[in-house]
Amino acid sequence: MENRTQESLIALRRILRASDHHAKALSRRTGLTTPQWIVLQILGEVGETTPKEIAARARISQATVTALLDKLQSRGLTQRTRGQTDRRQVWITLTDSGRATMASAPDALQQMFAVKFEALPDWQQAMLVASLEHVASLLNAAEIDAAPLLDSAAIDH
Amino acid sequence: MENRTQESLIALRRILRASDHHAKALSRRTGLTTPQWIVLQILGEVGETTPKEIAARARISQATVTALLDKLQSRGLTQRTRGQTDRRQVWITLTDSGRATMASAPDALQQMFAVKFEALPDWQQAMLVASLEHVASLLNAAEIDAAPLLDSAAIDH
DNA sequence: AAAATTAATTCGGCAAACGAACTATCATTC
DNA sequence: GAATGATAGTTCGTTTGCCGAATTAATTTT
Repeated sequence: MENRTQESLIALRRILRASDHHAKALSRRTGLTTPQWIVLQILGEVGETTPKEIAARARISQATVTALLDKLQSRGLTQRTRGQTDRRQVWITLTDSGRATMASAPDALQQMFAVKFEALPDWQQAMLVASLEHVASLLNAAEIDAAPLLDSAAIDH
Repeated sequence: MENRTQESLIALRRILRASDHHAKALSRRTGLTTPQWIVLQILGEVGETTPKEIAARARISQATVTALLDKLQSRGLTQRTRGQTDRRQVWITLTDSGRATMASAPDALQQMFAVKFEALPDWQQAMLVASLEHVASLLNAAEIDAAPLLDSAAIDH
């Protein structure tokens, strides 16, 4: 493996570590766990949605989503409503209290990052965005390419 | 928040998601859980070390490290040795079997990423490395800056 | 109307993670 | 050099996350 590949992987790990650390700190501060926080964020982004959709976005099973929603609901942060056209569905919404919780816990790391990012000269911002998107696409492509390998390896066992 | 800041944060999330997804796939494949795998990786990097050091690097509590090491040791992947100069310490090392396990589970995603990365023209590799390191430094700086905010917010509660 | 599908939940079980309490070992200090 | 304090690691009890399998209820297909 070449030198620059190593360097890029190391930088990636630093990025992962920083965001992991931040997620844990945020959890401690809000009294919510990281997965619970992620569910709230999803609700904040998309508004009303279903457990199935949440599971897909958070990449966890539906059973786990049910458990998380039980917790959040018991704290009065979210609520369930039966679907009217399709009564199998359950629509999840943030309560006022849930919105307030999110508002009172602004994402400090993202905000600080935004401040520092926006202080950069225009050309550099553009370059960073392009680079990040490029790396993300490389990783996604790698993930897809690697999937069959992983499957065949699993069969071998 | 500006448009490009949004774009960079979205790209960052895509990167996080890809690596998270990969970590889970790797766990399933090796029969080890992600935290267990992380401990093995740390041991592979630094060689002999103590539970305290592992806890610091993985950013988990010492109690959790003890539990993880119990699991790894019961599978014969790691071993404990009492410290000689300071008998309170316990030195953790990979066994041959542990090293073999790591060797037999190459990091497919990293390798695919490496292949794709190394196929890029020279100038682009250089740009991506610089960008990733820049972003990592922004995030680390943001993390440090955000820390006092988080603390004071915690006190307010 | 029967069969298949779909959405969500319940249940059982394992792993992770933490704080608090505890043991054993240094290190200080009086 | 005995008492006190600090440190490294473990144990214990509890909460949480997570999943697969089975279940219930509603909808769609045949």
